[in-house]
Amino acid sequence: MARVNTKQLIRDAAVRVAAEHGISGASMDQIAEAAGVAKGSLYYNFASKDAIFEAVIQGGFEHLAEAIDTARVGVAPADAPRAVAGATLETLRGNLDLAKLMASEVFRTDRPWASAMDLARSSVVVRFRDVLREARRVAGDPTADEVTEIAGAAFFGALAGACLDWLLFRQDQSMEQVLDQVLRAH
Amino acid sequence: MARVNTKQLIRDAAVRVAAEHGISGASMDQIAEAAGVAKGSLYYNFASKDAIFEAVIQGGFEHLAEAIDTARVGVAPADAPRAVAGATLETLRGNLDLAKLMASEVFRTDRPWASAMDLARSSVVVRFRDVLREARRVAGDPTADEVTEIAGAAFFGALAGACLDWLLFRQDQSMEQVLDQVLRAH
DNA sequence: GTCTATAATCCGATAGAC
DNA sequence: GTCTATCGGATTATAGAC
Repeated sequence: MARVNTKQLIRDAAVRVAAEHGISGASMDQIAEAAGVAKGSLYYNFASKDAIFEAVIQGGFEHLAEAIDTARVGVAPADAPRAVAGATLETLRGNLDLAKLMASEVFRTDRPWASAMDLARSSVVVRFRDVLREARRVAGDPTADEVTEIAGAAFFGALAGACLDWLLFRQDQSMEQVLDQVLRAH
Repeated sequence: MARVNTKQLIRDAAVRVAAEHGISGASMDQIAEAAGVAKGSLYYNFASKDAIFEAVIQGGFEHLAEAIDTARVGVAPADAPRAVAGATLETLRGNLDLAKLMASEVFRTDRPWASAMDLARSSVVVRFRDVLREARRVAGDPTADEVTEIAGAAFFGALAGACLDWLLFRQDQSMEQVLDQVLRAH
């Protein structure tokens, strides 16, 4: 029987409404209607509107980190950058509304959940850094240890920028073409 | 005599307040107070709150496009990627509050000014694409023509991601180090 | 051109029934 | 656990004096 999780219904509805109106423009009334529950149920399941979006955005980064880990399993370090890049593009494409939300929020330092989001973001950045380091190491590059988190952030930014440009403005391309454009430069 | 431009006062104040509270969280009362004018003057100089932020964000992209053009003048195509990357980092660092605002807004399609912002963003992306194309062409790479706007968006994203990671979370690095991390991969 | 005062609206959160 | 009804506060925009 279709056992539904009210918390998940609310999270999904929040993403949909925020994609259309932004977080501030997404009212609790709209979220409740989109989720098919009453407004009071939002406050039974979450402490506040902020709590809903904190859960949504942090969940997005955690999901991405898991996808990256999965993509690395059993892949040679030299092939890992393309593998994790592909997994990242697929994850972002799989929930474009959430991806847009994450992109809009990732560098906002004024949110109540800013420090939690920074931790989640950092864990993704560190994964990218490690993948780039390992790839350089197996290529015999002695400067592999010089790869810092900044390089991870740059790789993440390149993927996010290319992915959203692709999905929002230039859908007439294959994912392979997008991957080529991002990685050819690398 | 210090002839001040009220419109510019308002724009600058709007950026400062929005950096602290976000656009929706920035009230017209706060912007007026930060600008040192009355709220009525905001509505004399701009049609609405939206009009203020449209001007601010579009101005940010136009300023960036000009900085890129300036950086290319008299530089060999092979050196242009690093030159424009440096100019981009300097421009974003020169107004970090505005850079954060642009990053938060660039992929939002729900704003009244979305199509104007897309035009301004595209003009930056195309500049990056051209710089990458020319660099590959002078290097004798026959695939230079295959460089698309996606590559420009990726380069832009890499720069923005690295720059904000640097300035917001890892200021203990020189700009040269950041440039190396972004371009080494390229 | 800039100001003060006010209108009209909207939203987050809570209380309490079931 | 979910619902309805409502409160209190904040916000954008306008009107009109100077």
